[in-house]
Amino acid sequence: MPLSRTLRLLNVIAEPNRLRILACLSARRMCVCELCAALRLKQSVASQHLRVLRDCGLVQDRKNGLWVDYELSRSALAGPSGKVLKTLLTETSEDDAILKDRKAAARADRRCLCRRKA
Amino acid sequence: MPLSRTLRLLNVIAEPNRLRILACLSARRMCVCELCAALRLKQSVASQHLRVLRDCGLVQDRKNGLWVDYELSRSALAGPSGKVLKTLLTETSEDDAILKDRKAAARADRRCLCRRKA
DNA sequence: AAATTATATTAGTGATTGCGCATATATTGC
DNA sequence: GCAATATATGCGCAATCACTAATATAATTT
Repeated sequence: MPLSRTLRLLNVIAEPNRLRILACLSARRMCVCELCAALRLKQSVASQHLRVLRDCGLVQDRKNGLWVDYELSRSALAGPSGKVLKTLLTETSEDDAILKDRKAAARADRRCLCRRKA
Repeated sequence: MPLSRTLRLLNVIAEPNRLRILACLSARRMCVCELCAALRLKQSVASQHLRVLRDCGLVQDRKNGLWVDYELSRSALAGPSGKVLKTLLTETSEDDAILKDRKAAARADRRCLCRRKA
């Protein structure tokens, strides 16, 4: 893997809120407003981070009516760079903050202002 | 591993020159002037990065006469966080820039201004 | 069509950070 | 003691970055 890409990925992942987002998305697909509710992020903050994550190929977005669903891209956990991320997500999976995020994410669909049909 | 420490490590490693230094030190112990010669870094730059690396426990320094030798700390490649770094060093080990650094590091002892006795 | 909701984007701001330069400290050899 | 070399440190600067607030766009509902 080229050094520049490696460094790019590291920088992207080294941001607290982005790592929290990735940890949530590693559990299930979520829309922006669900992420905002679960992680207590302002909408623009989440949106900006998601753009960064998408630009470097870590997440995919899929338009779904009024919402945009985000999920980990297949390449995110695959290949050489994926190994780093996978290791990282495993390492941090038992952190208190991450666990709290996961809990909030589990009930985000009920809390979130938007009431989704599907 | 706590999230804060993980993020700290990521931030430290995500800096190009610091990752280059770590890649060099993973091969052998080197003093500051050798690192400067091999990586074409100004002395103060190398010194500052080495301090950051030492502060987060990734490298150890050992005074040796006029020189200060740096090496990867034992804990750097051990434990959960060490797995991330190890994976990372493996991934980037074949990058052109890293290979060039390694070559330069191999002959740094001859090029460097300081002529070491041991 | 109008109001509402979800998302993206833009500009401005404050904080962080890596670098260059100068200087301080320490060790060695003469 | 003095000169030379190695290293560390403090300061100023420029660039990057994450956040806020405001606005734009788009889809949905009534």
